[in-house]
Amino acid sequence: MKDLLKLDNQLCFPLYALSREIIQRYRPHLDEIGLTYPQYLVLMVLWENDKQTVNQIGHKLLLDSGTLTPLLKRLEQKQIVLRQRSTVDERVVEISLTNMGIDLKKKAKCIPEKLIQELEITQEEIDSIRSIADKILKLK
Amino acid sequence: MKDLLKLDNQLCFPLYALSREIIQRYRPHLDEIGLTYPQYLVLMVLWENDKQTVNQIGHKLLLDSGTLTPLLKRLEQKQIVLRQRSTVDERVVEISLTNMGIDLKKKAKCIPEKLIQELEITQEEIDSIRSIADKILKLK
DNA sequence: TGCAATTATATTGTGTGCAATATAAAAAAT
DNA sequence: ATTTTTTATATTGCACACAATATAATTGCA
Repeated sequence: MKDLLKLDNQLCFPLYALSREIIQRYRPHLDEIGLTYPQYLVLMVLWENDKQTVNQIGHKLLLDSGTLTPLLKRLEQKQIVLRQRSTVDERVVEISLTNMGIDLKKKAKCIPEKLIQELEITQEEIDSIRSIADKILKLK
Repeated sequence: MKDLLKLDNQLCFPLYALSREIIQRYRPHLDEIGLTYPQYLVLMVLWENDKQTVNQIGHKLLLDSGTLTPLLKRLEQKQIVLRQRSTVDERVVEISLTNMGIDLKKKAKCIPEKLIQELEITQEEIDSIRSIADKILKLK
């Protein structure tokens, strides 16, 4: 009878360890452009569509204001994004890229390929992880 | 030409989001026995082999003393583990389960099955994630 | 033996994550 | 038009992660 409380039999531990490990592999590359991994994710959202509300960013990254507000303030301090209260709806804060934020995309462009090479991961493996993640995350 | 800086094309983001999501699904169950997810992982290591050093635990969970020392102190305060300096080698701190820590295993026993059911994940999917994780993590 | 290098843990500081709560604005209901 | 409810963001508090550094004990080597 398999012991489900053994680490080797866990579902989440490999995900948790792998996710931290890959973020570590990103670090040297992200250090060069002065970003943390979550900050890089936020910028990826903005590079795809500039000017989004805190809510929209949080919805895409599954992060709440408790995480995003201080993160966005740090990006604002680094002059990478602007935070502006909407005049139409005063509750909303709109986040947009500065020129520096826009330029960062060029410097970040090479990072994903480098990672894939360093990790020696195949496209099938990436797709496999993504399809499992999509299935579970969409249950929400 | 696929934009590798799009969130949809990321390798790590699904892992990062899925790992956080699953830890959230654990929360209500772990709340009942007063543990966080990383604390639960430490206990799983100790349930399998009682009395291990901080180093041994850290090696299995890929966590360093900066994370483990305060976490273990919290487990000690809750009287779930003991922390004792080895008399043979004064640098080493040995972590062992208290009776309360041993008893917790019974209460935790049902958690993994519940999670697998709630997530509606198959054994193939679990194995697939684990084999990819093992491959990348063993490169270290 | 004596001293340099290594090892094990602890500490400090920064940046997440996230629950719980607060605040203020907008929308809905009466 | 008020009141109630909902919505968007911010704040607080706690627990990780992890880099960098510190400290003390042990090992290895000249």
